[in-house]
Amino acid sequence: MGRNKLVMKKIEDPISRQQFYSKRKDTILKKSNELAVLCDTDVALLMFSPAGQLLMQSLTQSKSEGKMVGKIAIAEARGKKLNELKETLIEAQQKIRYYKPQVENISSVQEAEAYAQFLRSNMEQIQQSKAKLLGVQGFLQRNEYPAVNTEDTAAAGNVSSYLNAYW
Amino acid sequence: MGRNKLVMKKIEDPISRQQFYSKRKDTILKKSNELAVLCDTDVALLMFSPAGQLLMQSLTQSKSEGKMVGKIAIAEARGKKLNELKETLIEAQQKIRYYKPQVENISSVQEAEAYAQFLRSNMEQIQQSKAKLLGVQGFLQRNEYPAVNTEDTAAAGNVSSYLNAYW
DNA sequence: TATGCTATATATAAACT
DNA sequence: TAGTTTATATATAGCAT
Repeated sequence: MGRNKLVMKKIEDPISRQQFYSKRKDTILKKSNELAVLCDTDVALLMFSPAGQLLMQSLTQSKSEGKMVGKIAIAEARGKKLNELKETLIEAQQKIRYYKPQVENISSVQEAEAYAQFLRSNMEQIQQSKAKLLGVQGFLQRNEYPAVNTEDTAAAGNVSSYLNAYW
Repeated sequence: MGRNKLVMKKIEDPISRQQFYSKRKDTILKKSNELAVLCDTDVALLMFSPAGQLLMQSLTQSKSEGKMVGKIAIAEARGKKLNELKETLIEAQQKIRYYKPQVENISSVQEAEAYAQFLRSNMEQIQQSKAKLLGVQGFLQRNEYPAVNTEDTAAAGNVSSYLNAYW
């Protein structure tokens, strides 16, 4: 779009890349939100900015029928370079398997941590949904998540008021 | 866009809603992919179609620096109405907590299952990244994920050839 | 780093097939 | 009911601030 046609190739200039990311990110979030609202469905986004930050966003529309109750949540947490994340266990009564990423290097660790955080927030949301269904909303503590980027959290505000209940 | 301006309100007609979802979904995926390629970063999408299907997509660009190596993966799995998903344990050596959703109703269970599947695919990706870094690619088994919607899996193909390595 | 501007590229709501 | 066309709404690239 714009003056020139888009070239599907990595933008080498760091500054231009960051600017591109910044702009397009907003559009994608906007469109995702439109989809969530118009279709009354759930959408979650997880993206890394060129700077290495992680943007996690869940856009959810509570179904009138009570199906997949949800909320919109956006959070951008700075990627912490953790030294290691030895094990990650995921167990569910239904066909659950064990995954042991055993991440050794910083890159993977960073990624693993990002995902772990994403998982945490999502699990939290599942609890929220349950709570909502049980009419016991608002019992979860806020600000329980570290490294939340206040700036982007604020930006999330105009996507949905529901969002702030989390971040 | 188009002849009329968009109204931010749920589309009540099921057919129109499904059509809207179908079109918009593609655009969002396209734009997300553009972002992933141009910025050489990682993007993950998780969305539920009005029909209740789950679309999970991770768009990743391998960093030249070796940071957050990744791939693009799309999968749409039909939401199975599981009777229960009693427990979900997520543990990581770093500040890991235990979440026990204890989902009782179908709605939450469905959501929980969807998330669990999303988590599984992501954890798998972490392993993939590690494998790639170690030069031991392609050792993961394919088609290990149940309920994958072939149709959307195919659609994912034109987003990135890398994608097919998974689905 | 964020806005604002303007020409163009895209996306898409409706209509049409 | 999906694919194509058309008119219009949006998004945005390149600049300037």
